[in-house]
Amino acid sequence: MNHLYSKYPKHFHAVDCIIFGFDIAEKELKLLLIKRSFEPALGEWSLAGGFVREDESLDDAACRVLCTLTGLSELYMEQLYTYGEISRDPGARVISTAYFALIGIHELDPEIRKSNGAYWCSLSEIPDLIFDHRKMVDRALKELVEKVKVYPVGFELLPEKFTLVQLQNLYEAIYQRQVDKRNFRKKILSMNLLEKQEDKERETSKKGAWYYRFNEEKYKELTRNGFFFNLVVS
Amino acid sequence: MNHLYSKYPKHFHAVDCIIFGFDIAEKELKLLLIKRSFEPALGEWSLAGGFVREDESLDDAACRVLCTLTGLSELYMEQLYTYGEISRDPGARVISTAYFALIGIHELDPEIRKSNGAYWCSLSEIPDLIFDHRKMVDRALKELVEKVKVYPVGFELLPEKFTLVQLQNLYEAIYQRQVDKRNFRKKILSMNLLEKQEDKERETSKKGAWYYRFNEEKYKELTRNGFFFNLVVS
DNA sequence: TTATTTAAATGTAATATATACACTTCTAGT
DNA sequence: ACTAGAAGTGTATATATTACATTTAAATAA
Repeated sequence: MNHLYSKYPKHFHAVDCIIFGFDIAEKELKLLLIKRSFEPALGEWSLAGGFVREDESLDDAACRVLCTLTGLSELYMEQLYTYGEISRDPGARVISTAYFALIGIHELDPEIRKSNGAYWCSLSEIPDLIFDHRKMVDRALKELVEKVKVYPVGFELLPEKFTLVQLQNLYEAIYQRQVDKRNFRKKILSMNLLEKQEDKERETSKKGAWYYRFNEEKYKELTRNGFFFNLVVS
Repeated sequence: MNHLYSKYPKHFHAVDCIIFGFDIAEKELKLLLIKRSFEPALGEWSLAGGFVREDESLDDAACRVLCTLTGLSELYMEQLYTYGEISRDPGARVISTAYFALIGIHELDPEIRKSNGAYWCSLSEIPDLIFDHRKMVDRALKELVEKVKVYPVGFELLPEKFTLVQLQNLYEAIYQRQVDKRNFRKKILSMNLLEKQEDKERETSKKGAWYYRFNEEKYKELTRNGFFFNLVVS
């Protein structure tokens, strides 16, 4: 007997990862891009991607791609959208599921990065990307803006310890607009999710800025009690 | 020469549609479910689905499934999520992209519905569904709640002309809680998106309730000028 | 030691938005 | 003309958001 589904066609399935990082010094969001080392589109810029294997789920495939590229596991990652246009890949029909990931730039070893042909690219200077990767990036950016408004995912882009100035710079980079310093601090501090540390960041000012740490457990507890994170500010 | 991608595996790819309707009389959200007429899981309840063909995009496949089932085109539909667990379908590995659709119950011809083995099912009485379809429904419900808060998509579930009471009933069904009548009306009317008609709905009360119509053009125009729809009410 | 410089830190008043809440109106049917 | 039942309406209070300018801390230079 034929297999139940044998009359239906099969398709290649890829995953592509939109990987964001935040450059604290330059106060800029960055995107991790790959200089392709294989056909088609050899030498062109693309997102990190790979084909889904028979023995792995979609999520596993995305993790594998991300992990192979960065040497990091346990990153923040989320499925974004699946692109299924017939001719999106000129090589063959490939359906691709895009994932977006947030990583601390400092966590990614530059040696590993270089050896994989990956480069951090400012959002304002994204080169032409292959296929529909630009569409993926644009969708991911929109999603990022919406996410950081109501979920505390921005912290994934910062080191464990960060200053309020850095956090505000991050939000300004994502929102692409200035936000009011006092209102921003008032709002984030009123949520009681940040723990003030006993040391200061002393690189960027004489006075120094207090380090804070995001308390994940507190967030989870508050959430169970109906709390909603919100960092929409003027 | 082998094809570029020939070393990679291919996969079956399905689409599944979560189709919501709103029963005005019963003030209840409903889900369109299929009694399966084929293996595997013959006789069990499932979402409307189908395999993606070689000559159609994912979106096209979802439209085809929806159109075949309902006889309707031009429905509100949106990609929801792609489910890629290896063993989600016991018949074979099938990756499935879920779409959610909103339709006016009144628009669906009962004859067409029945002939396709489809039934409207109250949200409170969803039977066991095959595979991971219940997960899909749950995700779609969450998405629906978030969507109607900030986009005027609820109107897709109502006829062209509807009363404010009906609109409020719809929101109450989606939010699964009561909302304040005066605040609800104040808020929706203050957006200037509804046009009061000259006739009344006279089935449910002696007094009759004015019909309104959603003005799509006005919405688009306001949106261009930075307006944001918002119908979060107490 | 004092003055200067630079970024960090802080509070309040005004405005806008969200909420809580109960009675009146309309009309078909008796 | 009375009744019944759903539609329709407004205001006061509380909460959240916004706008905005000075002081503090500490290193460095005078």
